[in-house]
Amino acid sequence: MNEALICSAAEKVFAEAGFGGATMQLIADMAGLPKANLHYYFATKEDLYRRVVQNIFEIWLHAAEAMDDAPGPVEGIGAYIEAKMEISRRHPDGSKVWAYEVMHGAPVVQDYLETTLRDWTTDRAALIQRWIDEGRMARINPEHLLYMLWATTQHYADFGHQIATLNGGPLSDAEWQAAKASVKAMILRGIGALP
Amino acid sequence: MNEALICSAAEKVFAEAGFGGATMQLIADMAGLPKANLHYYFATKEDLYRRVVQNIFEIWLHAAEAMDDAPGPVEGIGAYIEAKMEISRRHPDGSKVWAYEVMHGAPVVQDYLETTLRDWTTDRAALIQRWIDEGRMARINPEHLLYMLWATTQHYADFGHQIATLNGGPLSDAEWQAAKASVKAMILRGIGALP
DNA sequence: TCGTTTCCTGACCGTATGGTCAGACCAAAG
DNA sequence: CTTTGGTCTGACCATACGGTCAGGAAACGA
Repeated sequence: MNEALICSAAEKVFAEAGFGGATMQLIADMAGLPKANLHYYFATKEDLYRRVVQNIFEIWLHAAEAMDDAPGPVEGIGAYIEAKMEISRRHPDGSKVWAYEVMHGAPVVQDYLETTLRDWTTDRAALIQRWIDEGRMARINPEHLLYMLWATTQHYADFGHQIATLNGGPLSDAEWQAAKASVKAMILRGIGALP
Repeated sequence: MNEALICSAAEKVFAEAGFGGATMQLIADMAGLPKANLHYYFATKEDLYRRVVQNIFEIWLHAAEAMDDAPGPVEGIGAYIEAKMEISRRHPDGSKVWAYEVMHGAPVVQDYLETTLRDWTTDRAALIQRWIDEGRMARINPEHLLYMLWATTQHYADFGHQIATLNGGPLSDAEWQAAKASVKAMILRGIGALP
């Protein structure tokens, strides 16, 4: 209960200031709790940070399910783009914390990268390779396609401020739909899954 | 001379730790200078940070020239991808600092986003629109294409650690070439500039 | 050689931060 | 009512940080 409240406040503060720039006092204020109370639930700032990053990783992996048991790349990759764009829209702070963590060498989730994410990537690359071998899409490199999917979708969260500035304000609902459609169209055509 | 040395050290430290996590002492050690000397050249940590971000923005804008005076999208966008991938490869720290800055709301370069970058984007979007109207590429949204270009190319710097982990080590020369080729192929086909 | 300007630095300072702790509070069990 | 266990908190502490400053070296033109 309070734990979730703290995590939520911490996510926002870590996203806005990074690990080093965030202070326990800021997080406490954001959660409306005294600072000492935070240390009752999380012994150290690092513990709290680790928890926030792990929460995001869970959500992040969850989007994978959209890709599995799809008949082909148009449905599978289309749904994955849809899911990841939706995460960027609904959890921009989480995405930023994840970006921050990886950008700085993944000090607390290195083991996740080496195990869970590696397995995930291997499996999906194999799935994509199967689609290629079945002639459902062009002979592209599956790993680089995955990187492109991550990069493009997460960009709308991580660089949302830049996009909003260029757009003259945050993306509206309609503009989000247009963004999703644009990304899907360009990528699906790019991998030869659409004419 | 010393100024450039400090900037170079600061870029690395800011990339590794973010603004809040970086300390003047760390930067000084990295540069091999006493901390007080940094304050002779840069009054405050913010001044130094601002300088580092501006340096990167310059390099970043420079890559635009690759796109101009190209006969069509294959050459223009192809060259732009090439240039930006090369920047990701050679200036990964700079790219990370830029990402950090924008992710946190662009506190020191907001005006650049609103003026220089906005103009840049408008001009390039118009160029792309011209190519579309001339039937040289598909009717995609120019802004979202630009976002995709930025996202995909910078991902190789900002998330280089993740890619290296999944790849079982940093990308070799050949792997960088393959990455460039993959990105170019997928994007150019995605915008209908290649069969 | 001298004067002057620029460059450099060790020692220092006020402040803010992460973390601690003794004890208050409180609901529920006995 | 008393005990007990978990929950909470104001006050406190050691440390590390950004920044200052008085003065020492170097560079340099006259």
